[in-house]
Amino acid sequence: MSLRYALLALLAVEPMTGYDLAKRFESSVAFVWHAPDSQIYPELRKMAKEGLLRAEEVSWGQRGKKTQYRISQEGRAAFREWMNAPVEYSRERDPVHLKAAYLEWTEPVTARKHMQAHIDYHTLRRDQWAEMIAGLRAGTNEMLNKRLAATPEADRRRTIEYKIFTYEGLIARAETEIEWGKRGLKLIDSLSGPSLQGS
Amino acid sequence: MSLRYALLALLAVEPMTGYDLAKRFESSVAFVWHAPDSQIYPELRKMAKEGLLRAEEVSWGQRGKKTQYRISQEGRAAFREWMNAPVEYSRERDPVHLKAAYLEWTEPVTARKHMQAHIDYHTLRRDQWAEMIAGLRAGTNEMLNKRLAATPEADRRRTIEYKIFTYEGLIARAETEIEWGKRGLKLIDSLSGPSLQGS
DNA sequence: ACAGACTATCTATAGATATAGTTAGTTGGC
DNA sequence: GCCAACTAACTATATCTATAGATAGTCTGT
Repeated sequence: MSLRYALLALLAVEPMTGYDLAKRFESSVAFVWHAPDSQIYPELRKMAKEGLLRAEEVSWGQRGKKTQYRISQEGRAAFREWMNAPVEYSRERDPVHLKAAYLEWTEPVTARKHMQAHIDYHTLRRDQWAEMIAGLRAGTNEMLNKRLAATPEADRRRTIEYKIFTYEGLIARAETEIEWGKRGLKLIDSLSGPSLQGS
Repeated sequence: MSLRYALLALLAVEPMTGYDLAKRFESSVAFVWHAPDSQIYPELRKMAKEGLLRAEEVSWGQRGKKTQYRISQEGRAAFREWMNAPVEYSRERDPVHLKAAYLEWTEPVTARKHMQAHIDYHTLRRDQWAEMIAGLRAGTNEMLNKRLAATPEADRRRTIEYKIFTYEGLIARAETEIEWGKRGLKLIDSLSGPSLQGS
């Protein structure tokens, strides 16, 4: 399970509340990992109990208060340990390709719609990631700037480059999917006879 | 949830027992969908109760018996309906890229190991899929042959082509990942200084 | 002073998934 | 006749995940 490590990665930059983290999960990290708040809050409490985080009550307004979580030495050690451990590749689970394998069950029009949706989905993702990279390069990414501020000079370049490299991988993947989708459209047309081409 | 549709797709070819299906899930379909028997058996019972399958007791040896599931008309309709519905793209959840984004936490040697593992993993997958395609083209894929036997002549070509197309998509994806891994290795070397290159 | 938007947290529930068993019959080889 | 490998099916448990909604305080503008 990677949720806790995604949380540790964010908390390594600065202390945050569950709410802050949930918001981050909707924006930046969301491209790589998603989690709803109902999963984040319990996980944070669990991690605090295990000593990976320290919970700090912070007052907010007159009566309000919130819990801020700060990563502990154990937390940093746990994250570093996870970083050093090999990735566990989970078993395949791919609805898109499952469906693609049985496209002969559908009308060409529907098959085309599936492929077009695939292309649209990954085009959107690709553009979002490209924007992300632009922000990283331009130095306008807030999270990265905070991270860099707490990073020794010698490691800054690596920190930036690895982030960009990650998003470039996601872009490459999206582009492969787009290409596959386009090939799919062509295949559908060629199989449904020339009379229907371009429909 | 796609498990039931993966089951319906297999049962559309011929009736099978839970055991047969679990085995298929370890081999052919495993490239696209994985499920352990402890998930398959309950799902089959549920589907039978909902009328998508008919359960048939088959005797096996002297005392043994097994339950064979046969797809019903409702089952076929449900599968076709699912095939016509757009794919629901689930939220991102990608441990590999999550880890890649924080590679600066590790030593170059470890970072290289991660990348090499990624390359190895996808090389293996790519080769398996290539073999799959070879089998589809050569007509030695047992499952496909059974499927074709029950398919009207006019639809056979599409059935084969869509299968091949699916696996070609998986191959393309694997190759993108391999390329990304190789770029990662180069990046790690260039960031860790020329003295360590090639180590 | 109040509405509306936002911040903050928590709960409940259902369903999905992984892991690790248990039980029992069958088949084939030695 | 027995063992090993295989077939068949089921159970238990823990964790993960999604969806939805409940509660309550804060902040901003009118």
